[in-house]
Amino acid sequence: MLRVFIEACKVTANRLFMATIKDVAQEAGVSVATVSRHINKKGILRPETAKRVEEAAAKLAYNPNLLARNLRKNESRVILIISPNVTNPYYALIITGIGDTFNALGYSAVLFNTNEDPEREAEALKMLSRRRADGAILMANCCGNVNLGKYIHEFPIVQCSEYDPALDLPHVSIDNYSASAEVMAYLIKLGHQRIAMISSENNYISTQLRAEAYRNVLKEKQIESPEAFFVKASRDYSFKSGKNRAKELLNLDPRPTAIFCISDTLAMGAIIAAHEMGLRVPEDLSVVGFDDVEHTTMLHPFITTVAQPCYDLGKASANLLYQKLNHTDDTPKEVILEHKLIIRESTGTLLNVGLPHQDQMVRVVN
Amino acid sequence: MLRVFIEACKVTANRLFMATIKDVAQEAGVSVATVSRHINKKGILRPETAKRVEEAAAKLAYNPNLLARNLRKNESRVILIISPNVTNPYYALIITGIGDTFNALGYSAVLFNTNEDPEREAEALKMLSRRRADGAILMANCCGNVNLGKYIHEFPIVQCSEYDPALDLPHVSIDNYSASAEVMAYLIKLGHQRIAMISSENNYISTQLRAEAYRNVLKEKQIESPEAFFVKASRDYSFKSGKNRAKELLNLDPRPTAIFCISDTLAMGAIIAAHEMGLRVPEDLSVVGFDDVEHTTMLHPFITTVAQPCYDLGKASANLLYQKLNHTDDTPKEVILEHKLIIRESTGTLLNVGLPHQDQMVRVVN
DNA sequence: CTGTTAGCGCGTTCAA
DNA sequence: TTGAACGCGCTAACAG
Repeated sequence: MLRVFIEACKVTANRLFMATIKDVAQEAGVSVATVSRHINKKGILRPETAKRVEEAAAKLAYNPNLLARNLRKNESRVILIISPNVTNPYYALIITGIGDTFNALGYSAVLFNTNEDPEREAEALKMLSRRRADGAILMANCCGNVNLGKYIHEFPIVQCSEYDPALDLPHVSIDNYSASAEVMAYLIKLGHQRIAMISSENNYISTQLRAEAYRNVLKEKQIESPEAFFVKASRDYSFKSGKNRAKELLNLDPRPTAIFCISDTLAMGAIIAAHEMGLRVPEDLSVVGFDDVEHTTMLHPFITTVAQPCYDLGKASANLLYQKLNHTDDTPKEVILEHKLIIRESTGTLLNVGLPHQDQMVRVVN
Repeated sequence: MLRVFIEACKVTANRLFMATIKDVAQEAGVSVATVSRHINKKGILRPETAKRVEEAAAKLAYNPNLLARNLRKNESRVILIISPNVTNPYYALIITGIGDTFNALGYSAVLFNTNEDPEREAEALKMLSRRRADGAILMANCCGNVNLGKYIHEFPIVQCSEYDPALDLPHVSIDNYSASAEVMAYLIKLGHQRIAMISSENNYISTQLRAEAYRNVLKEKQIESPEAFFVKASRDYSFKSGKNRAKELLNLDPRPTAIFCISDTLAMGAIIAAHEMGLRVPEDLSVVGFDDVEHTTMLHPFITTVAQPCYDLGKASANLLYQKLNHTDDTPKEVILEHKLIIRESTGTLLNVGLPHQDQMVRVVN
């Protein structure tokens, strides 16, 4: 027995020898089938046999070779997370939610950054055919990616946060239209009539729906709004482009009294732009953001925004994918999570002159 | 031939049939070995044979099963990225660097968030013994993790950014000591004598080295510094704790004229604290940050900071691990990348009263 | 240049 | 309750 242990520690190549199921079987004096059964808790062994197997496994520091198990069972127990950019904290939170959920389920998550490059996306998806992964979660697929079509009917794929309505894929997100409509209703209730939107050049479904609600609510309330009040910031919602677009907006005559930004970073830019132009927020201008993941409570005024349950978005897509993986065929086509309009300091009633004036351009947090 | 194709599209279970190397061989009328050779470009086939193989593979939409290949070659072509928190943009950038590099090398990267939980870390490392991964990059290991010892001599592991000097593992980082010393020299050259440091409660090697340099430079320059000038912010360098610590510092009598923060978020907090207390930056107080990944150029004053090459840090650790994977035994034990002190607006000469006073508490970016 | 064959380590029949 | 034998799909000897 000792000899076996010593052998087990012998270096092969430049790496230590790793015990296989065969070694364990030999050490325990049983067959590999018995070891396998015990490890996978299939069938019951005689207590004595079980003990012998366990001791042998412990002695040899046995770990099942997943490569072999996966080949045998024809599954990789790996899922793909395909995201445009981990650096974005919004995606980072979703990814954490996905990872935590799948790890608890015994899966590993492979991360692919596409950088919005369709070729990178195609490369990632190819891992499905190569059996490197059992399924994938797509965060913001390159719309019109011709490659995607080949995979969607063949592999379990779920879209998270953004999705292509033309694709027949299940997705999880918030109700962007309602959220946007809520913001508009709120601003109008505050007395605002000249409401601008800083949207984005990207073509995400969230962007489209938020814009749609913006226009529709205005129409419903019979508020005429100049086309110049609808502007588009950079694809990635950069702080700088938010500031620049806001400045253009505020130079208009008449200028908007409220700006609805489709991201917090944009909203931060808008607030800074306003300050720079001598306008007070919210006294002279109301600003609303979206997401509630960045900068919202760093400087005063704290930003009014729509909070998205990012972590749960990731969790929900993970669970949805897990269902598909297990051929639970009644998986929903769509999972909508609750958003929440969080009213903070960057919005107020129009011409709210009664309140004391803040001398500090940007107030600071206590 | 057509029959084969139709067969290939037949659904098995609820998923499409996927061609194996055997199917391709059959379709092309050659042996599996020939197909394998062609795919792996080992040995040369007769042009005609090669063509037949290629056509067969194309017709059957063949993709090699990595599970099988990996089992055969006893490698997973997967590496682990073990990080405390992807949400931190500093780590996110490093992760992107690692991922890009390894993807180009034909590897996939599995991401494990440990949340600084030793158990999660241990679980991640276990994937090495289970042959789910060939190696790992550790971003900030839970110091004193007893489990780690079992793996470091058995598997290729590299530490990135943070490292445990007691562990015999290669690592890549910047020269934190020199960087910190440079900042101190710079501040002293500016005329500052009362220099405080906002460090962190965490026990990272970077934190230790930066503190060490802070103290040593002070000693070398024979500058007496009260112990109260050295304070510790939260483990995660939160904005809020930076602001609170700075306030305490600025309430001291005499107060520091410069604060060296070991992260940009902390520096941002310090600047806001100063403004709140009616102090101008840099006229009344100089502030230095570290990392150059967040908030440094969002609001004026733009923050003077030490830039770390995060993406390259990731890239370098990936290359280092790749070398270890290939048994290149002359791999360096340590890779130090260049940092850079970036002087912006938050630092200035002491008592710089000649310059015009900024009325705005926080100036804004053009 | 090509084919035959033997495993990689495991899970799973089918018998006993 | 246990064991023998097979095969997942692939690569690498070896033989021709």
